[in-house]
Amino acid sequence: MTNPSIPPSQMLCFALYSTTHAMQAAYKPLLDPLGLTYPQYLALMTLMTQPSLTVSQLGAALHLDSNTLTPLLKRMEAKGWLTRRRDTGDDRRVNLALTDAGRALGTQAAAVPACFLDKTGFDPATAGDLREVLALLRANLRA
Amino acid sequence: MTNPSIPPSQMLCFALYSTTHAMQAAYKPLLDPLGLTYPQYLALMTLMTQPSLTVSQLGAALHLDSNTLTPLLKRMEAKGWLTRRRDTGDDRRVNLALTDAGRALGTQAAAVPACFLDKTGFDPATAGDLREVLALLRANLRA
DNA sequence: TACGATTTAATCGTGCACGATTTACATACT
DNA sequence: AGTATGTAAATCGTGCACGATTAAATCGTA
Repeated sequence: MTNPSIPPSQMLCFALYSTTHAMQAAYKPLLDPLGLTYPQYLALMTLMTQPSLTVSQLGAALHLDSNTLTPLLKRMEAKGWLTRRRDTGDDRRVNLALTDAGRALGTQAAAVPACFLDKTGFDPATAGDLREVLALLRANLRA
Repeated sequence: MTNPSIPPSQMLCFALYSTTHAMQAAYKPLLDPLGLTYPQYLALMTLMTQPSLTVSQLGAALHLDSNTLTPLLKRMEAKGWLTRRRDTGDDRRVNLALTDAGRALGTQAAAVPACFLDKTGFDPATAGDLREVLALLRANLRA
């Protein structure tokens, strides 16, 4: 039995890949005025809901390692949104904390998800269902 | 009415973002033995199903521009998988064509989607439904 | 307490993505 | 012919992602 080639347009993986690109493009006009990139926005929102985290704890939340996060966090630090301080007591850790400017930005950014939901054209229930299917797929793929 | 911050774990956008990363990680052990990256795999599969394309036509299929594709295609050319030739008649265009080695690789890579579907733990119908929901979301976001 | 194993960040190199610009060419319209 | 308009690819700069390595600090256990 042969195995004919299938175009990306019929692949689930490409649907994920291209929809993620479209999602990031849709976020761009919402985040550009705030000076945030999409991954920076995720880091900011994580720190808004969990105000005290180390680099690796943030990495666990976003599934990113220090090789990605360290430069990203340095850029956010350079913009005055957060501080990176060696832990007193365990010098291996770097504790992250939002500055007042960071929290102010986070408060502004809290309005973004609703704008995005509007762009999806999905009602909240449909969006929630999709989110759960994707979470299941993600868990299966990581297994 | 205030607008409390929501953690990424509850955002649809993060579900997309992190599931796409998990998808690419799941593809890696399937593509590494072939020497392909994930975007290169998409380019290869596109050329397997549409053997004669220009750079911009490939870009239309994958929703990528020449600034991304040119270096990617040069790497694939360096590996001997495809040729890039200026169109005779319209010197602006660059025609892409798989070599024999590229077609042989593409034939091998045609087995990858089935392996991936297995990793998803989804039956084909569920995967197909998800693909369609994502296609709708993508179209809405691009509108 | 000594020392191997583990944890935590940072660093380096490669490969996407994408905005902005550049260069070359083709086409349409005077 | 000559010019404006548009198209196609390449180039440059910035910012993720991620594998591999490094370096420092901590922990566990003999």
